[in-house]
Amino acid sequence: MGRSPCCEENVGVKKGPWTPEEDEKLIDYISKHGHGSWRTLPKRAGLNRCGKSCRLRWTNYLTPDIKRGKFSEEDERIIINLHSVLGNKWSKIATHLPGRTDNEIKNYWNTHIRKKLLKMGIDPETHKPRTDLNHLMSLSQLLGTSNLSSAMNTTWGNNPLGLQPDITQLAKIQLLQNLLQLMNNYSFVNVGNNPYLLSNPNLNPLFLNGTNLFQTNKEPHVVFSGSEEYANPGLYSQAQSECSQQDVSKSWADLEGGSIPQDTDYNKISNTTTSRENQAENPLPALVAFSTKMGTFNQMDSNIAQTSTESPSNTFFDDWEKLLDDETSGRSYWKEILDLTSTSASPILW
DNA sequence: AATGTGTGCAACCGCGTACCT
DNA sequence: CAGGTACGCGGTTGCACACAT
Repeated sequence: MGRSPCCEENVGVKKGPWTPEEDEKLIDYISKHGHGSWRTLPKRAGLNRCGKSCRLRWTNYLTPDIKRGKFSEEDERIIINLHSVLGNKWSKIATHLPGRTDNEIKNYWNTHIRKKLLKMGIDPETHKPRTDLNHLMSLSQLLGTSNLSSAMNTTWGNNPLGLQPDITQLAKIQLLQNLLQLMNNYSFVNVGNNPYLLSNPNLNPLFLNGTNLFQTNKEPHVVFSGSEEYANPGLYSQAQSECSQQDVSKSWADLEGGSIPQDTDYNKISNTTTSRENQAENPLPALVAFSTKMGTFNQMDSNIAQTSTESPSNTFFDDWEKLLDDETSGRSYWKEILDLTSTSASPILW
């Protein structure tokens, strides 16, 4: 029924940071009497604050079992997982992290995780690879710069921009991934009418094992056993465009310079929590949707390597790179895209 | 040393909803 | 059933501190 009049009618109540004395009063009162009605608590406890402020101070800071300090990597993974399913439902997410408040998680998301995901080229809202033009431009520019630096390296024997080959590779992978995302989401490129893509299955991620994923009705293995609604209903419906949790975790590990912990076997989790009866074994709902068809580029790569005999090249990346680098092919799909994205002078936000 | 800029986090604001009368 | 109240949630703000210039 609209906003509470609580704070409006309490003209003259103190705002801003709490003093240790105020904290002590609040703790003392609640430990003796419980909070009861938050509205009347300040008067009863002898505090010149509004009830809302008292509740917030208590729940976010003074509650005895509150856990403070840095979030662990496991905490981060749980938050990302939950966020991918629940969206910005911080209070729901907080229920899965004992001792952490919704406010703390929200702040941590906004100040740390969000930035990390953006750096990884993942949209923190959708948990999909970023497809916005600015990001593509950044990647494209990075590629251009690194190609230039490679040329300079060849010529002068050094790398004045300090771009390492693995960074270049990462940028290429991201750009490819984003281009594929564009294709899948917006039919940016009509694959079905592109003879080159049709004739070269290695270049076409939609034709794995000879099957056009667009034409199959096979559902991705969505394994969410909780009762919450999806915040992003469309997120797990596209097996072919999925950036799976494995991708995120792998990228995360790469970004952090570490490795994925052994206990984070998402396939295992998914396979063992496909029914409600398994929930008891795993207190957290199985949140990760994955497709056995299109889990990661590596999976794609291995699938293709096993089944494709039509191309002399061995890997997905080889063929993509060949396509992108093919100056004489006369097929302008990718050059157009890259030209489009390379006209920006925006700085690289890495 | 002084000033400017960026970052993290506690606290506030305002809305939606559950509950009570 | 309608109106009022209290609570909880998510978005946003502003302050304190760290770091850079």
